[in-house]
Amino acid sequence: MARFTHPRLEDVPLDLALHALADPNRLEMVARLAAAERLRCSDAAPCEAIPKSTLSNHLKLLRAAGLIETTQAGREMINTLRRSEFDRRFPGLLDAVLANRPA
Amino acid sequence: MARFTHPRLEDVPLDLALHALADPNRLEMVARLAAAERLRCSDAAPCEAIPKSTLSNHLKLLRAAGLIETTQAGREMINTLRRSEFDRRFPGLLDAVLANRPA
DNA sequence: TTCAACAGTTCAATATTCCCGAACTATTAA
DNA sequence: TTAATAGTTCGGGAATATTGAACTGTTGAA
Repeated sequence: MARFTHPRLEDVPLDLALHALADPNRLEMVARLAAAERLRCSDAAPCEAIPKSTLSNHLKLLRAAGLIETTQAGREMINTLRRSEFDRRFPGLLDAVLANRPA
Repeated sequence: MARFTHPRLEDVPLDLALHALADPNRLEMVARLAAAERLRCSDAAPCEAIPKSTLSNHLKLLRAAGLIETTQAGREMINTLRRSEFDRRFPGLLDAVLANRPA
């Protein structure tokens, strides 16, 4: 099964990071990861209704934006927020976005 | 000639605001407006090469995101950043984004 | 007054990106 | 083995973005 590639944060452009956050579903996923530390893909999903392939795509985009790390554990994929690295790369950005997230 | 519609900031969703900022050209335009107060469309352009119709579209999107206000002055359109309103709606967001903008 | 130039918008066609069903891969439990 | 689970990848239709060409309004000059 695919092994994921995680970019170095210094290689992530701001546009890409903002683009990743500029989607309600992905932002909800990031918020869940910010609250939960470790989440399987299906548990990171923003809602029940979202198709698996769409979810997988969102997670891929979040990885490319340096926001999450995914590791395999048995047949599950465990996702975590790369919070400290992301904060070092874009100080204050994630805080500001999460703080302004709709309820 | 068209008269522009400017949304109330409370009607602007976070996604839309982030999407507007998640583009290098638009972000550059916002940065210029943040530095200059009042700018004609062509002076707000991120570079020489960008076509007029594309520029016009970017400005429309920035208007829809509540980031700028456009008023007519003779045959020119004058754009200004709706800084204080935007900051009230999304505290800290624009600062964080601008601060992390590439040089 | 026309008329040409200017500043920008709108339209429509093309190009790009996104979404999601279907097929696939890998791992585990029976 | 086999069936179930957890997710990825592929491909095609839907939605967005880009941009050249035509258009609208405004101004200054003949």
